[in-house]
Amino acid sequence: MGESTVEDAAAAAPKAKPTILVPPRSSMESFFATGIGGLGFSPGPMTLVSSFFTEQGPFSFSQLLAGAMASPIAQNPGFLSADNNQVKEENWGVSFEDGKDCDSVGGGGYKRNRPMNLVVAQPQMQPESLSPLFMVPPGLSPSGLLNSPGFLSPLMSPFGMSHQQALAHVTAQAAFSQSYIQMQAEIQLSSSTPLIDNHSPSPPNETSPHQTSQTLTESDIPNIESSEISQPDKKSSAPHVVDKPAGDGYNWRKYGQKHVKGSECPRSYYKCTHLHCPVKKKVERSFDGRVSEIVYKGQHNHDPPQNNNKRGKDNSGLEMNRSNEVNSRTVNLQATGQQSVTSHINDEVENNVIVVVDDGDDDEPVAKRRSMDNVPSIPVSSHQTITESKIVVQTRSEVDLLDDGYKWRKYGQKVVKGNPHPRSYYRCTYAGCNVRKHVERASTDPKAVITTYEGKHNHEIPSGRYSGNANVNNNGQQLKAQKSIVANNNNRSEMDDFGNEDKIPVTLLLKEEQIVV
DNA sequence: ACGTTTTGACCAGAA
DNA sequence: ATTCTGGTCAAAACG
Repeated sequence: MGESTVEDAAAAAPKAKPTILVPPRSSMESFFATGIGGLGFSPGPMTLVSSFFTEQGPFSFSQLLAGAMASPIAQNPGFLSADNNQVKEENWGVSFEDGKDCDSVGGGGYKRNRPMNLVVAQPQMQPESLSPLFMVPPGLSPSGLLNSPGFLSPLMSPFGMSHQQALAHVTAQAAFSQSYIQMQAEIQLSSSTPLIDNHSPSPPNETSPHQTSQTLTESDIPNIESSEISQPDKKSSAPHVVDKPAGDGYNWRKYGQKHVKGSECPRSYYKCTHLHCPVKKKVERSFDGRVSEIVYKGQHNHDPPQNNNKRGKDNSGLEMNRSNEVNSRTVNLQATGQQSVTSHINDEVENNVIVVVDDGDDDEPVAKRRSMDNVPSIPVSSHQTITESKIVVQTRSEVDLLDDGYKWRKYGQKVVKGNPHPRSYYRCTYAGCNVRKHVERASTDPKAVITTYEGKHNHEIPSGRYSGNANVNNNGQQLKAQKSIVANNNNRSEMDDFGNEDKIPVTLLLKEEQIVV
């Protein structure tokens, strides 16, 4: 192309080993530094994580988990579930053709079946107060975000959690939350029936008694408008209510879409619309319109637009800052609008969700990942884990979690600090299968469950046993992720002794204590 | 008129 | 050298 100079040079340059790019002070650094009592945040990725923990104390992992479970992600049963897919389909009236449903929801087929009205649940909110769903209110302090109980949700404390895992988890949560925001917006926008009170555990297709619904025009929901929202029938919707990958406070312009190999559904390419902002992102949707993968590239060189409704005000041009992009080929989560993400978590719905970080590098030696425990340096491999994060969000009912088709034998249980409910440990009973899972319940809501799987089943689901969500253990992505999350902890061998509380590894306790500070 | 999406074509790197 | 693939461009269409 005519303008293929610097960008092409960057693309053509040998791919440098990924390094974590520290966001400029104006963004990520200030985000943390100012919010953590003026913490002198030094631009090191592990500093990010370690500071995150040490300055936020007293936090134990259990407490963090409890907080996570109290978070919006953790306590909205069915919100993102496969079951919910049905809800979405029904509410949208999406007609899937020949099972080729990608176009109907996620790709170019938006034009079909788009709901005429935007119906948004409004639990004691004025329309404008919906905006924190999609962007950070100007007055929201970073400390508030960080103190948000939902900001972290370490899933695997009984297995131990390396710094790498912690970092990856923070990363995952940020990225996940974007898709979460988007998905919520999808549900809200697509539903022709009143939606749930976000703080209600009811499924989204159930109306809670105290909720109200309101049909909103585009102008009523400026931030929704700029959200990444699947809208099946663009033609019948309000003007400019289009598929946009925001939800993070930034404005995005779609510049391409490809059907990538190995994926059933198209991948969309977006650029930040801000002048000279080099940030791009790829969004890949699963068959049902959910965001299955978001990959960011570059760093925003500006603050999120204060008012997304004024689209184009900061959009005087799309020309990329090529030289900037050269320096920002690496994904950086600062670009994801993490602030909005976290604020959203803090404020919004409760859910049962499993967030999976898939590093996309299944062959990477576990030992490499384990090296993350040796702070402060982050191995390249770990950054690959982070930068290529693939977020898989799964939600299911407690029943589904506990009955995933496989037979499990409980071999341990432990009550952890900050959570009155025990977390339970299970092994797959199939001969030769060493898959384990542990089930944690939130301190605030025993129905909120996080299940973490370790390993991969080497057998089929026992005949006649399978009753629930096919994603539970048949999802290859999840399996990979299960491994990536759990199998790389240093305390794996210690798990064998978890059946006896008295044998809880000292090192694990130390890890928690180190975090408590 | 303007901003955005759509989508086929093009480009470049990898296999 | 060829093919494959992912990423980007840009004209057309849309609202």
